[in-house]
Amino acid sequence: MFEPVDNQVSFPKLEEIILEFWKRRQIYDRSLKLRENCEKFVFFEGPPTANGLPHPGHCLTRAMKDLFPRYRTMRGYLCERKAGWDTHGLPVEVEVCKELGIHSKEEIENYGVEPFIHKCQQSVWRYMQEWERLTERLGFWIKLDEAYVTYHERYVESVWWSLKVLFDRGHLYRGHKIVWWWAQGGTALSSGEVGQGYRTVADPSAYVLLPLVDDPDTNLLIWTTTPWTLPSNQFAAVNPDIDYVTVVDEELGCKLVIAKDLVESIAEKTKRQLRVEAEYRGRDLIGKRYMPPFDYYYPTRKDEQGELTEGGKQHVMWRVVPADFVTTDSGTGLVHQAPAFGEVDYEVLVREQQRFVSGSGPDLICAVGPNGKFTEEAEDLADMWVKDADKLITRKLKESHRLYFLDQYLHEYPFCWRAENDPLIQYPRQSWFIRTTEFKQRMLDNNQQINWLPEHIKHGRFGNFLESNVDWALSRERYWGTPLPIWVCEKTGQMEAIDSYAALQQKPGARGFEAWEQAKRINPELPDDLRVHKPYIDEITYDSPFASGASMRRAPEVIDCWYDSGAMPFAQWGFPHQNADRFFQQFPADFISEALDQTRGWFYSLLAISTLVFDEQTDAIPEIPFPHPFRNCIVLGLMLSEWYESKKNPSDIRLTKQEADEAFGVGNYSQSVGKMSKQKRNYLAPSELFNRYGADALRWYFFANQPPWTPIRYSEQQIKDSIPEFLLRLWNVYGFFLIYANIDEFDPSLELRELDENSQLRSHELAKAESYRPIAERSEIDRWILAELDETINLVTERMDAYDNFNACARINGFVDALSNWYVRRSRSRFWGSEKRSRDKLDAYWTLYECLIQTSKLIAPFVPFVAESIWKNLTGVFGERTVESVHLCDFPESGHREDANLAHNMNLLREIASLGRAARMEAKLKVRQPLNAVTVILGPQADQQWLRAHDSILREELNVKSLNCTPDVGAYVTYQIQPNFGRLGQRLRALLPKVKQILGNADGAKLLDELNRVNRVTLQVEGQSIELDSEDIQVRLVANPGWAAAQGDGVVVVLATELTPELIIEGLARDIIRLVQDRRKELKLDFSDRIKLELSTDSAELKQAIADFKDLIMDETLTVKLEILNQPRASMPTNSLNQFKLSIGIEIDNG
RNA sequence: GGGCAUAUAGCUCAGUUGGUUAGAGCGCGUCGCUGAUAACGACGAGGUCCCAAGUUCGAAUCUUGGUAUGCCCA
Repeated sequence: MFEPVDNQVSFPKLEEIILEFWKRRQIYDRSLKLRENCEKFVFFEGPPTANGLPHPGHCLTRAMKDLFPRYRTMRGYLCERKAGWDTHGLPVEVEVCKELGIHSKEEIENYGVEPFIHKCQQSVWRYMQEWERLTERLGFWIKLDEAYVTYHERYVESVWWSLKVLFDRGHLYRGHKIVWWWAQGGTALSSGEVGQGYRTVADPSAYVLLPLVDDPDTNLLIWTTTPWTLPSNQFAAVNPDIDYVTVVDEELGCKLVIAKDLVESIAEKTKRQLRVEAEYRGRDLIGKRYMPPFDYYYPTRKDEQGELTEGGKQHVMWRVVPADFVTTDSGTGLVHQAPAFGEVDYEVLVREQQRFVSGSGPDLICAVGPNGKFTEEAEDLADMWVKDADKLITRKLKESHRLYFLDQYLHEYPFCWRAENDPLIQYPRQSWFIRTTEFKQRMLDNNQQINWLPEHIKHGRFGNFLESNVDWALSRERYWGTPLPIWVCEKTGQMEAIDSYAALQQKPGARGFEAWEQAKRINPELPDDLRVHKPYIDEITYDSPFASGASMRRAPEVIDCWYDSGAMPFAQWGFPHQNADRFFQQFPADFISEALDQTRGWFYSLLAISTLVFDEQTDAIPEIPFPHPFRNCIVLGLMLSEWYESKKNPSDIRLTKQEADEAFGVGNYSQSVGKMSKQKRNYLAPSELFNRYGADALRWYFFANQPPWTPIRYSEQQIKDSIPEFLLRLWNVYGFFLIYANIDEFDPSLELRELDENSQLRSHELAKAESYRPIAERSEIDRWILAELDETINLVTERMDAYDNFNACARINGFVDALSNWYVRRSRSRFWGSEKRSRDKLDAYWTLYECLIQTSKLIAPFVPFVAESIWKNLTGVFGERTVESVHLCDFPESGHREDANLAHNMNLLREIASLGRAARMEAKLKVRQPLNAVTVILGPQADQQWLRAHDSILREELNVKSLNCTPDVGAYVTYQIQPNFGRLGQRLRALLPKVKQILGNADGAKLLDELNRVNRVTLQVEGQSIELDSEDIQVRLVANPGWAAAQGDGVVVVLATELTPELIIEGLARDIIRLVQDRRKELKLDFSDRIKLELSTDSAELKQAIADFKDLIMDETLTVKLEILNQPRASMPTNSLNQFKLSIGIEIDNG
């Protein structure tokens, strides 16, 4: 006996049971053990940060990360899955600050770095349980208890090692980074924070004259909305490829250099007459020297020259430089450059520096201090807050006749999000960089070898990002992060990198370890991992090897946490300090997957670190060919949410249409789609979703509804829909099998006592059963569904090998549909027969059983719970002889029973059935009414033969007495002849439309006749003869009007609609049967209950139907005794049948 | 402002190297089935394939230029 299942299955409940089973029987561990010595499929987990609640978006990534490892495991690979957690960085600090009610760095320092760090370490795990629960509940198999953690000492030391490698090779340097700076708070803001604080403000809009050194009557005209940056001017930038002009302003008696396209708009704005005097390219201006607007630096430094790398000398500052970003959209076409206060300006400076021999180029000028006030260098402006200085600056410009025009300008400008009245400024901070730009080509080469899905990421978003690579700003002036492992000599400034705590301890004169030791004494609970963190690590100093008597002291910064996660390929093992073998076994990854937002995040940090660190071969590291550290990467789309807003109160929302209808009334709401938002609560929490619909429903929705890189909508309705559309359909087929197998006592285990231990019930094993007949001997439909099964296995395997889950699912869905809506539908009567062990019935059982067994394996990676449940029940009859979990099975292999011909024929049959139903529909003849004949008109001989041989299916499906199959068109059909475009297009080119016309007008039947006789026809087209053979044309059949006919692709189905009295009576008999069955159901009779049936009617027709079809009626309704009453009893309900009345009485009579 | 992507039925989405009747599911409508049964199924309506120009015998598909939306960057 198989365990009977409830048709009203609760998938969430079923999943809980399966989860318990997996845990109890350690299925995941055993699935790994099984592949112990197999080829590896390497997966890297991109570490999430567990300091927030898991989000629906995480379900998608985690589902994808589960799918392919499961699939590969079943395909015979060893796929280890080590979990990981990202634990450092600003988000964690922000969480702790929130909790403490503080935000500035000053406040953190007042609170104390030490307790702050402790809080950070604790806070990381705040939502750990939620994460683990989600991971497990979703069925994501990953080793949570072996997770790598980025703050662990061995992880940190591994990161240190890689930084030391980079440092020792000269790829790590100190420079400036222009950041958005909150001067009052003394801290830099992340781009996310900056984005929150934009406001519209009016700033001065100043047009400023910069006289040329060689020609003081001619001025470069520049435009700025931040006059306070002018004292720090270093260059003027032009676009070498746009046209510039010299214009004369007669009134002022001076000449201006501006972009040609902007002459008019500037003249209009400033209300001046501007006469063009000369025209030239931007590149002609490059190198020209000018006088900056202020004299704070100019008089002393104007003659400074530096040595160019390409030879020769040049003035280092105050000259025209080229820049692509200069446009003629606004301003003057010349851009004032103050590299201290703009990121692009700074890049210009860096580029200029690179043109000079190291040290002799321009340095950074910055007349403003970190407090946002001018320094002493700006003499009369000193101590003035920059924004307050704008007025004074413009006045001074006016006095020196350098101000050409002044206006106001409205634009968006960022303010501090926690101190609304403080405008942010861009400001240079000292920072550590990784010289990634030098590896640009290597990274591009590496990228070239990666298989990106979707493909456009490679050259699009990711490739472009690499192309415009800038050096990686590595350091952060924060607290909770991997400390930068660089110690600096306090005397000479010389530096060295350290790669482990032990290395530090061995340094001569190493000291300062007490800070940690004392903390540990006070609080023994402190995890030892904290000793490599701030503030303890900062206390450690040692004797400088560069100057006697001096100490080495750590650079105070921590590093970007993206570096942490990008280092995971080696740091997860603690390489090279430990586990070198594990690292090499698990490198590079075959598969990673994250969402699109990781292009500049994890995807980049992985690629950059790997490319740089493993660039050089060493004793410890062999040469590693590209791509590394990952070969295949699925980039997931963003997840959006769908919700319904009340029109009255838009903040009142519901998540499904149904709920909105109930809550707001139909039409009183609008549908919205957008980003998920915690505040809005516009999505259903994953846990809730699992409770309502189950993990499999969610998984199938993710995998089957769209390619994973399209933006995915988190729509409760659609997740819900994936149940009836796939899971339930499969479940019904499975349930159908169970019902009849139990009734008929079909038990495959009884015939398969000799099974191998741990059988997976592969096809060849099933074949050993006595009643399992060779496929060739079974009926057409059995052979067909098994062929479909094998074809499906082939295709799903091929698609999954190509990381294409979407089309794999489409094919599985198609198979389940075929199984349910054709195989079971057409085979139902075979299961109903009373002979329990008839050959045909056993064939049907074995076929369906095999399909279900294989399907459970096929769907196991996708919907692991349902798959497991089906597998366990279907194999339960074997006891211990079969593998106890579907996840310990191999992925199914085709039994090589594919049969394209059969598939074609069966499709034809299904199409004809469908056309027949359409024709019936058209003629308003319900299927219950038998008809005399159906005529199928189709061309190919082979098809006709096959159809004649299998007409019973069609006769039954369409309820007709006979089927005629003919190539004759008769009166029903007209031929239409079309050229075979694919074939003739190349040959005929422009003549094709003519040929099409001629063929269309020709007498189709005659043409075909000629073709059949001599196998070619000749057409005269525009004086040319064109010979066509039968391959060159396509024949279409068109049903003539006036018949109950339907046409498909190359086939027409015509129904004989004539109703004889016999047919009508038979139709009535069927109606009676249906009414009796209805009544049986109303009385809640069991399937197998025999009955005594009493019928009563006035109608002569019904009486005749009962008389003529007595046996049929009794048989179909399990009637043992049938009586016709002249008068219905009072207890007998009366039904209308057409215009007649029929009363039915039923009593159970099981003898 | 730049980069990338997307635009196909009321909704969510497929659509393989260009081939002449553009598909699926949901929803809607009509109906069927009643021994898978609070299920199941059939059939139908519904499309300017965002717009325009071009290439071609032929364009949802290729090219160019727009428009709209999303993401990333500035």
